[in-house]
Amino acid sequence: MNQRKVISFENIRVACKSCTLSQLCLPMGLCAEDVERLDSIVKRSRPLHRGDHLFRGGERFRSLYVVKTGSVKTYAPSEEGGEQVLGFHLPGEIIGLDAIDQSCHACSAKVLETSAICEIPFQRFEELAASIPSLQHQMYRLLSKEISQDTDMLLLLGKKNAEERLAAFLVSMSKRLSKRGLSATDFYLSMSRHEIGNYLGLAVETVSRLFTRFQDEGLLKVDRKHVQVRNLTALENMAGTPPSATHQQHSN
Amino acid sequence: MNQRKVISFENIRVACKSCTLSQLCLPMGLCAEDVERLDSIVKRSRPLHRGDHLFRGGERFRSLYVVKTGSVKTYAPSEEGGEQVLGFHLPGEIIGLDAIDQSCHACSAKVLETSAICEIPFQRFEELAASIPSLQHQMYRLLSKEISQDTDMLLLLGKKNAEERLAAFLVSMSKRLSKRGLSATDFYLSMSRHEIGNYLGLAVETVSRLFTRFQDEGLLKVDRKHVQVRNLTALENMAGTPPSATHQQHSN
DNA sequence: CGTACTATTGAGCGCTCTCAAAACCAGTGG
DNA sequence: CCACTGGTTTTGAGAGCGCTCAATAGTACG
Repeated sequence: MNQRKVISFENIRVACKSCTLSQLCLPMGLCAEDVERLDSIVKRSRPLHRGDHLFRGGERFRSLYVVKTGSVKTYAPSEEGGEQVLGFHLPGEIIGLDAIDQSCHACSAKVLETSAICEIPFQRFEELAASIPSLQHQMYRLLSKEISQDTDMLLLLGKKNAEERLAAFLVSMSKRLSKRGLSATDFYLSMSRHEIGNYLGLAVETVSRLFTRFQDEGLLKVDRKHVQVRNLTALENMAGTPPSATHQQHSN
Repeated sequence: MNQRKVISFENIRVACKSCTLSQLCLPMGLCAEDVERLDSIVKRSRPLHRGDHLFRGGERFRSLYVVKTGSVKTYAPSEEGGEQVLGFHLPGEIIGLDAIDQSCHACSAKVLETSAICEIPFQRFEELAASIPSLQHQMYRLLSKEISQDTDMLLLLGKKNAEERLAAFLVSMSKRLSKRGLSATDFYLSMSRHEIGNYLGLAVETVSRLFTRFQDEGLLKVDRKHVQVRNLTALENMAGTPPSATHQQHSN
């Protein structure tokens, strides 16, 4: 319906390397004019540091956040001080979609390392999206994708054992990092073993033991937070997720 | 912005008891005219029966589905014949939101008992929503809510033990049924013990044992699929979900 | 009334958690 | 440079929750 000059995500990225849009996880086909409109409502924030919060549970929801560089974890503080890590967010990934419904953040978001984050005021975004059908559609897809990912996670927590969980986690990290142009086999984990375990529903000790075992088995080389994947295929098989779902990309 | 005569969800329900809209889980504030427009694109289907599929994994995504009466389970068929039950869907609840992104259903939806289901062709819905801001907003909220619910489920599978899981499941059923005007303390479960266990990440035997124990403890009376809750408060405490989040309703 | 399915109950085992301690690391200050 | 300190990670040993296997009981349906 909108037949104006449509450019692809990749082109946008090349054409406008430093603009926030290139960092958005909205791989959308928008015309250049609309890209600018979207870009104009995005706030760039000063760099945040380890431990800083994007928002805390209970706060009013105002904006979505997109990781430009660095990483963020979202977690739900439970009673008696414990917490459930809900996710780790890498560059290009969006945070806060779960808060639209209640207009209130149910979870907290904490920066894991020095990071650059974009803020998208939701009210303004919604108004903008109303006038750009393809943006609207991308937003639906984004929300839907979040649901799919949660679904995958449900399957992981409901059916997989410790070994499969950690393998799935590592494969996920590998894929997501490589999607951003980073190495798929050599990376640093910004989160602690404790946070990984919490996220995967495992005890710290179990995670640690598995890292050791994976290394002994030659699947990877690990030194503290530095992970080098030696046999990605084996990890994928172990994770049990048929690569079909994760591999297929959209042409937009 | 839209100051035309706005009527609440409850009013709609009274005014138009048999219309599909009253069944939609879109508790939205739409003007009467828009309600009709929405209603006009909704397809009512003949009653479906136990075992019928709304869709299967792999099929192209065309429509969202809303349960009018009865119940539906969604599940992801995994390799080697096993399956992961992803959710049970009661009257008023929507199915298929996870398929928007890939335009393809990743899971299957099977009717658990004789049910009436509304079909909402997504393409037409999206067009309609583009011209009705409040509908657009409700759609965002709906998608967002789905994410929140998945998040709750992640917490359940990641942190809760068997007892807490079944308690949470029963409380959830109770709340969702009562929201539809059905009894919060006396209901029939349309799904098997096996399906409950699968959903909660537990073995059938564990579920069965817990039902027995809950009954022995006076929390509920259970006869096969017929459940009578005797002590809802105790179940809520056991589930460990602070009722704050689930109780608060929206005024729309 | 027999068949197939679902649910319940029991016994034993294994995966993962818990508890505990040691090793390692980063930062600080003497 | 080294000792000290607080944190994280690793490693070990033991226990328990929930799974598996197996048998019985109950239910639906022809």
